[in-house]
Amino acid sequence: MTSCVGWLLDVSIDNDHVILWIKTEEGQTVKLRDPYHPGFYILPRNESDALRLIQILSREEEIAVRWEYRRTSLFDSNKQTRLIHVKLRSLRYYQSLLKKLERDRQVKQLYNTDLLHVQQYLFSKLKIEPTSRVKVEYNGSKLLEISKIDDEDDVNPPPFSLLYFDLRTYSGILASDDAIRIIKLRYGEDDVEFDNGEEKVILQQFSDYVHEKNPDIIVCMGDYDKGKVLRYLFSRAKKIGFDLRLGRDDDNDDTNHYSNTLENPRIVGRICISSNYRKTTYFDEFGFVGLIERARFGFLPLEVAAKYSINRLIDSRNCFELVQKDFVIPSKSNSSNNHEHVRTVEQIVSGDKGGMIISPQIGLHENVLALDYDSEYANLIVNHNLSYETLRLSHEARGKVVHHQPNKGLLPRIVERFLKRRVYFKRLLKELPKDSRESEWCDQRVNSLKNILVCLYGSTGSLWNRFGNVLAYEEINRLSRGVLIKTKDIVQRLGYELVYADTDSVFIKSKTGRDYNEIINTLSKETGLSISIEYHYKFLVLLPLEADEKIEVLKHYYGITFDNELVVRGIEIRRHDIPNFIKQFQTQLLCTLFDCKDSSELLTKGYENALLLVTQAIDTIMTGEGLDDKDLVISKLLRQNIEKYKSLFPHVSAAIRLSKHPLKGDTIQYIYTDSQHNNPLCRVAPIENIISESLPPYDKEKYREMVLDASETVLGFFGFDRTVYGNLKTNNDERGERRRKWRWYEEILEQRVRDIHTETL
DNA sequence: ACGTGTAAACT
DNA sequence: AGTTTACA
Repeated sequence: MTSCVGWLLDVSIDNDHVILWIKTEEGQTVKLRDPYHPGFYILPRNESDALRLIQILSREEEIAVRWEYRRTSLFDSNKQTRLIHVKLRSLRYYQSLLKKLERDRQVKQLYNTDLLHVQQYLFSKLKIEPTSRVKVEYNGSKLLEISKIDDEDDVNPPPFSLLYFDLRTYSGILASDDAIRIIKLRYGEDDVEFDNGEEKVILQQFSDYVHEKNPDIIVCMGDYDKGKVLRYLFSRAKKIGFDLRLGRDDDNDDTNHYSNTLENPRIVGRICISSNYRKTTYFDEFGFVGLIERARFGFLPLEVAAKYSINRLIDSRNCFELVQKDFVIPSKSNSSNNHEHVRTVEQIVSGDKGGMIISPQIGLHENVLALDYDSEYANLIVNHNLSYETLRLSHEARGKVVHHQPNKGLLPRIVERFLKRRVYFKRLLKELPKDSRESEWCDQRVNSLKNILVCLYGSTGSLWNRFGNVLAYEEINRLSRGVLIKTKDIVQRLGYELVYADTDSVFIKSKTGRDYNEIINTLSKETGLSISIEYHYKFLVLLPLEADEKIEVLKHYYGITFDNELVVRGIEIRRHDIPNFIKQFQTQLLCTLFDCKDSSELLTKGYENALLLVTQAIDTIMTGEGLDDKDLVISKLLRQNIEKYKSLFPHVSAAIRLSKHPLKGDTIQYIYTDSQHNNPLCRVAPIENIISESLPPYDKEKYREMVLDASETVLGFFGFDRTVYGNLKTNNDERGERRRKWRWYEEILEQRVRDIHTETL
């Protein structure tokens, strides 16, 4: 017997065994097996059907059946129902048995059939989150004993090693006919490229590198999802007769046999995840440590956690918690979730209002304090026990919402645990030295947990949430509005002026300089929520909506704090799809405007200097001096495959004109060359590699308009008049012209669609 | 398949 | 004027 301490790298199912990979403290990897017997529950239609079912099922050698009492209803958690538990010896007959029972009229409902096998094993048997620190005892490859070593307070992630991987073909698409052009790898400080033409050599170098570095995790970069990359890689290797082996036990053939089929490629013993744009991975946004948080929250293996959408991640946590409390999981297809409540239109209208906004007092303000409630929604869920099962419509009281809460609900239990965890890391972050590895990890944990908490709230009202309950969602919103109203009253009672408020933040101002501690203490005492200072503005400008000056818009302001930090919401600087030149210009504009000691100076000297800057920026655009293409380039994400677009948006036109085949998820970079051109394809030019030799001819008018737009959003309030800067595009009546344009446009589009079709074939 | 709101460009 | 897309 051997024992070791390490981290749970991966858990997966291989026919009748669970495979566990442990990364030991010494840096070794250990592969262990544990028997797995899949199971599920049957609710029979009636007693005689039950007996018949048991009789039939127990005849099979592969199947063991027995009665078990389990909770079936989240709403009635005290009720235990007698169910038939079916346990199979192996996975071999699992699917066919399930199919048969789904059609069987003696079966009223099946439970736990929606869970992945790995979830079944993790929730019911192992009860240790993947990535946890563990102590294991084993004999050969047989797992004898495993226990969790508590590492919940550790910022350091498990010492898993990562290999970043990127692949390009000549054509840009991943069809097995296309040859591999280049493989790029990054491992620690190491950055390598294999691109010397001969494909077999590239693959050999790649395979050698993987075996030499022996990474635990392979991150597929680029625009494809990992399944596609691996499928391509293995099918391409097969096609050119290269035996590509990247796994950890390639000589041990029995596992490869099952896991590395071309339909569902896996690399044995390593985690393979993709880091593409899709919201489903979050790898870029929250980093590797953020992914660890997700895996632990979802109680899922890393690979699954990386692939799962937030909805499925939350569902997995919900199911884990429920399984611990002897619940069984209804299948999604026939689970009557809480959306079936039929309500009248009035009930919906009165219930469903999101966060509340108190209109901003448009214009320039001095000395404004911005206060934010910390994780308001999460705290409301915990404080008021708002859960999927605690809110329902009362039939007696004709559709009134009642809050029924005998015990702490499922949602508050989960939210509380991860809220505490986030608070812990947030405190720790303040103590850690800036720019240290630890602080970066801590930051990733904090951000990932924040995202999870926000989504826990958001998904309560989601149709796709198995346990979702709109009533809970609406109740959270209702309470948050109540908090804001209370806040407004307190602020005004204490003699402050409220200039703006939006869901969980308030902007307040007092004419005399005073200590703000009083209001912070009063607010947290009277609302039961913790509130903190977000910014203390020297100057703050609240903006009106451009389209209609009477309707104020939310999250649309800019200011500068007493620490000289610019804060900007909702205007051009914040957007990704705005050229750098415009962003830089607007930033400079704000700095110039705010470089004043008080508001009267700002309104005169500050504003005049800003106007000067506008003139300069327009000059730069018109002459092109000192500009290069990266200043003018606009980046936009291609959200769908090019064939799907019905309209030729600028970025779509640019994508079509790209030399390589554009794919969904690509970031398209382009500049405007002639924004008024009849043919949408001629309006823009794609920029393929940012540092080109010369600045291409660009649409000066268009970029000047952008400068003026950016100036207007910032200076509009101060009386900025764009017409001073020369002729606006006048509405020359070109009606006939327009009609002609349209017809032409349609022809191009059709032609383009045909071209694309032939290209992809 | 977390929610809602808004602007810009296309039809 | 209404719809689609992307972003916050």
